[in-house]
Amino acid sequence: MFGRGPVVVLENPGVDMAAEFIRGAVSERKVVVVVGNCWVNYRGRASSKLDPGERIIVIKEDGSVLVHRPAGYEPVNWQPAGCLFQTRVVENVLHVRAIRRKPSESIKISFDHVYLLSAMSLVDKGEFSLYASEKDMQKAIILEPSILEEGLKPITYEKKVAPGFVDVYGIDKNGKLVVVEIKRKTAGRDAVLQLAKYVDFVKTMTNREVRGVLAAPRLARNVQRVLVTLGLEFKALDPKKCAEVLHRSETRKLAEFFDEN
Amino acid sequence: MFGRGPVVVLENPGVDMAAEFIRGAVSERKVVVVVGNCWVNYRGRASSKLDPGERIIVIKEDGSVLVHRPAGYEPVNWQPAGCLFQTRVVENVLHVRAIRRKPSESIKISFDHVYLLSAMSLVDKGEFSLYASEKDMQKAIILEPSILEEGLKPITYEKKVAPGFVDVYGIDKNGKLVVVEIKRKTAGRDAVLQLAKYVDFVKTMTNREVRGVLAAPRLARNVQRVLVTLGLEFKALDPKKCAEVLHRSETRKLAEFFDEN
DNA sequence: TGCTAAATCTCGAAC
DNA sequence: GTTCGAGGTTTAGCA
Repeated sequence: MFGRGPVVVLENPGVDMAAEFIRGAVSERKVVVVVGNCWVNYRGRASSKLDPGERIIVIKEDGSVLVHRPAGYEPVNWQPAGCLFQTRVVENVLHVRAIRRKPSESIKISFDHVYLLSAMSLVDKGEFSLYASEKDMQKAIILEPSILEEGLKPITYEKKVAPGFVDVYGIDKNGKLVVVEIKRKTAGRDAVLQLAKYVDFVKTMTNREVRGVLAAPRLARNVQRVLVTLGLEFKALDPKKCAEVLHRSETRKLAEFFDEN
Repeated sequence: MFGRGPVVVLENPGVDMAAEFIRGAVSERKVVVVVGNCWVNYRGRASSKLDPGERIIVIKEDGSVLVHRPAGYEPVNWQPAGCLFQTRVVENVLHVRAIRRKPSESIKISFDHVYLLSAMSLVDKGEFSLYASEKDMQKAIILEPSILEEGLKPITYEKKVAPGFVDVYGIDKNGKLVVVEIKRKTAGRDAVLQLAKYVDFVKTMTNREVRGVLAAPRLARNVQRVLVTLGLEFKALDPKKCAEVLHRSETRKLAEFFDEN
């Protein structure tokens, strides 16, 4: 047993030591990894039985459980977050039971041998962004303004205005000024009000007519009224489509690079 | 580093040693578990970016990859089976890339620190049965024959006949003998032929008319013709329903137990 | 809270 | 091969 860093490891612990170790680690909300020979019974929304074999079991700090066979992307058995745990040894077999209410279901994992046992306190604050970030969506509009509106010509982006920064600032096919506010997720009332502020500011600065365009994958239902009342527009902008635009742009650049070299 | 049993473990290896270790383990089709601080980029059917944090990564022997955060049942990033791997170190950062064709997609996992690295050769031949085993389905029919057919009365089960064992053997509401063959999954031509053999055998032994019933969740399409030609019947039997029957029976027994005690 | 629709869904069977 | 349907689907967005 050794433990520099956030990870503690035991190799081939007896079932009694393993039980004590797991009890402690689970109660301290650590992530636990167990490798061993085990069988699994599940009962709840359905029922399942898994005959003995060597597998990897992960118990996470939120009380979720995964049983992974040596092959296959999906866990063979699992339990979602919020489980209660019972760990005990009966006749030299280690039983770990994970129980959840609503829906009522439980899995029991039984080990007759544990090869590897590990507990760890992992820190993970990293943001996960799918498809494209707001910045990526901005880039996509600048690269291909037509995804938002035919004839739009961006002038600047991240333009500083008194209340903050305008995401994209351009001119439409009729020569009218356009202020674009981008949201990666569903745009709510706050996004509309923010856009309104920017539009008002640009109007008073330029003394010209200004269109305000809210670009987001969706608009929250009750917000449409506010949007229309304020004379603003909504344009659906799919982050996935933006990602495709960026991808095309990158591959084009890459192709040009190879053409030139 | 130590390695009794099927598991080899390294703690806090440098990125260079980790790279070499992973390359070797992946080429030997071992299961690899990596715990470390990493960031992940995915590009394919969609795109995603995961900022740095401490996570558990599993590479399985079939070339599937899982990236698990310390909480949450689902992997934050993954790659299905059949990936090709590239492992290399650039400026003290370990990059593991998993690429798959059709659909073309790849994830790149980059570590600046590895806390735990483990490779293992796991043997897992254990059968996984969802809902109910064939035995359970048999038990359910015996407990509640009506799930198969109204008025059916089981006589024996696992009855030995010359070619093997009849799953369930009974009498229907008209007094006719019934031979039941059970399949947990979709019944194919083999199941039909097996049933036909049993029926023929029982016919010649008893010199009475015998109905042959194939009980399975589904019947393979092209097999229906064979079934009808041989004068046999198909009855849909859902393993889930069987599990419910058994569950009811068990809870009833449990209730009786508590009533009596 | 319950419903509906989408998912890097995955996985298997049918065509 | 591709398409279709189910899953202990899960998950997110709304009424």
